[in-house]
Amino acid sequence: MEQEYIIKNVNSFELKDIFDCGQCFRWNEEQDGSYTGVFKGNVLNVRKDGKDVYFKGICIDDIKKIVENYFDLNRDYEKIKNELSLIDENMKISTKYGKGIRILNQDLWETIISFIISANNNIPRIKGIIERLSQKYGNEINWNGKIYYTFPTAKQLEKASVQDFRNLGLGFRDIRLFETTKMILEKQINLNNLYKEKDTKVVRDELLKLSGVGPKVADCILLFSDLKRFDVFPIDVWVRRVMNELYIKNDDETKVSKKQIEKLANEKFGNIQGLAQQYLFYWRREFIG
DNA sequence: CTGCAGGGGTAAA
DNA sequence: TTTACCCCTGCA
Repeated sequence: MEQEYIIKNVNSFELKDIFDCGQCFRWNEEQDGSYTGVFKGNVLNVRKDGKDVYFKGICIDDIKKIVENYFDLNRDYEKIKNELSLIDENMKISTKYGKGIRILNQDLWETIISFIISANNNIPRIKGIIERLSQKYGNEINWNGKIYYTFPTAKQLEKASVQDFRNLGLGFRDIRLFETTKMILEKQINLNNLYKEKDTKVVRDELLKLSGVGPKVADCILLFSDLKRFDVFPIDVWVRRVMNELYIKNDDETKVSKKQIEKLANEKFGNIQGLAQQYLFYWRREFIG
């Protein structure tokens, strides 16, 4: 049955910033400007009115608990933005632009699969693939006269073949998804153990063993899933571009090495480099274009 | 209309 | 270090 939850007078919470900053693929804007999404077995609609946020939907647990966890509400993003703003003018501008960003605590398994699909791909297509995958293998949830589909579990994907994935439009990523699903089902990689490990580098090396998971995808998983590591710096074409333009200033962007960017991110942003990356990425991509 | 580059990279050569 | 890979879109 439907539940509701309201937060009054919020800071650092803008729907567009949260859902369009590239961290998630299953939230869609409604006619009225609210967003509806499916995550961890829940269907939720989020609407913002002034400084108040209204959540309603079908939840598998207490909606307050679910919202607080998923939207990372117990973290002080104002403080983080202030800290980043002190670094330099670039960070002051980019944190101001993405002032409503929150890094979601997304389901680890879903994040792994979603970012394997994201490799060398564009957002509309990624979203389409994930939607079709959910429709075919996930569970139905009925709400407001509409049917939503949960993201399939590893177990639910067990019966799918490489060709099944290809037919859903995964392209060359079909085999990666197939192999990674198998590795996780067979516990070659035990996802639950990743939460117990303190050292981010150790977790990263584990993730890199999965098929279709390279450095960039691994860092996205670490940052955007409920592993929630901020000491990573996912480098894609946009991050390379913005880091070169702001700091490195090499005439040929393609000549800028990942090592060089990583070193710089470490020095400048330290253990909150993941957050810095997200503000810079979003600002460069959405604002400058 | 056809052709082609490029897109939130990875793995294999 | 370089290259192919699926599929969709935008543009020449």
